[in-house]
Amino acid sequence: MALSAPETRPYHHGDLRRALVDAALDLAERHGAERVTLREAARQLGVSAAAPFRHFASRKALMTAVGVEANERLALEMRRALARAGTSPLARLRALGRGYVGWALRHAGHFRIVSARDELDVDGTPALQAGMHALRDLTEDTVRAAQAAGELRPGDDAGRLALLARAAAYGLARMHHDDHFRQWGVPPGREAQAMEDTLNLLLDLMARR
Amino acid sequence: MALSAPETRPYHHGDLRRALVDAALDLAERHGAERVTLREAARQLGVSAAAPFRHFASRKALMTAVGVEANERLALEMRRALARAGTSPLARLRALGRGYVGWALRHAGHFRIVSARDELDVDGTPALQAGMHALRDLTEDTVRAAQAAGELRPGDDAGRLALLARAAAYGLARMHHDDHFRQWGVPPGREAQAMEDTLNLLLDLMARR
DNA sequence: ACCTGAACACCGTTCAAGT
DNA sequence: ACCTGAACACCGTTCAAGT
Repeated sequence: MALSAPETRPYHHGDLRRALVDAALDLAERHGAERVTLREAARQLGVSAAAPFRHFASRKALMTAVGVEANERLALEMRRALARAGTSPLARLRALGRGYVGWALRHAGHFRIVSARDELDVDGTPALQAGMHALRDLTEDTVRAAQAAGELRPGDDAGRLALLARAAAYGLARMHHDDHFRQWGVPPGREAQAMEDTLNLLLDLMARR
Repeated sequence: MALSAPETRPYHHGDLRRALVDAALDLAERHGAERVTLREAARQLGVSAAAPFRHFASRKALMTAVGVEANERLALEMRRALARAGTSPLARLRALGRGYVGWALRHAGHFRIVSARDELDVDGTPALQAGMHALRDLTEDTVRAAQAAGELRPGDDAGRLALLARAAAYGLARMHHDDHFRQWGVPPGREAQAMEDTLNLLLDLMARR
């Protein structure tokens, strides 16, 4: 944000690459991912429109760096949610879902980038693939733990259950992001509650009874 | 597509408004919603870049007209799926889900427009709101019918069940659209099957047992 | 090694002018 | 009433030239 360097801006920027990623993260959060612009980021940092191309081959390359960072933050949030959740396997599953939709709610611009992915080069970025894969493993491991503890309906495939849980969480998060809830009878301001209730309903259906 | 008018193009286009919507629907399907361009649509129709503005106030207005059409097609598909489904309440619910994700699969560009909605002016377009609301009612009515027939677990709120079902279907359709399935262990070419299996798992969980 | 300035090919949008 | 031509303010991207 503020410059740590002296008042007179030198010819070389301190760490333009890092500054561009930060500026893009900020623009995505404030104006939406689609409206992140290389020229605007460059403007904010006081460099020319061509300067970003010294550090990123294209707009997509910058957005991919932003996506890597955003995905790390999401992963951190979900790990924190798990850490706070205690030991009950169902509670841990619930915490994971809440963590996911909660982060999506509070960081709409970043969520848009890592979920829609149309601005990312996933295939060319192993770090991104690994990060996204780790999130899947987190979900699947938590499902397996609940199964092992005998808290889920027996006989279901863990991968399928995890996929269903993820689809529901992603669906809810995106329904909110894409403003579907008004059409679906969720009163304004109650979106978080509705998402939590809906995830709880799914967990209830998944639980042994 | 082909011109019904004589070879010599007259000064006035026959029905430029309609032709622009068709061209945009076509571009959305072929190149993706984000890359629909007023200038490209105009070019294909042999009119100037300014001509579209006689019929649409902005790019968003054109995309909204496209969205109205796409939503009608989705609704038609889902009604057809219901009509083919017979009388079993659970089979009808399943048909609705399959119809939704199937259409999303086959018409990715149009699905993108009506689902992400970021290119649409929903608030200013009652026809669009009504069409989207009708889809919700279709889902909720089908859930209620299954409840009334005693085929679902008793005691659950129909609105919540419908929202869960929609979130799962939307989540799956968008996971596919946004290419999440590779990370989630779904082999290429098996996406449709995985989506159907996952929806069936949800239905199974929802069913009385 | 890193950045600027000017240019190019695109956009959406406006507006005076044509038919 | 409907469309064109030229313009404007934006983009992403390239490239020669500067420090």
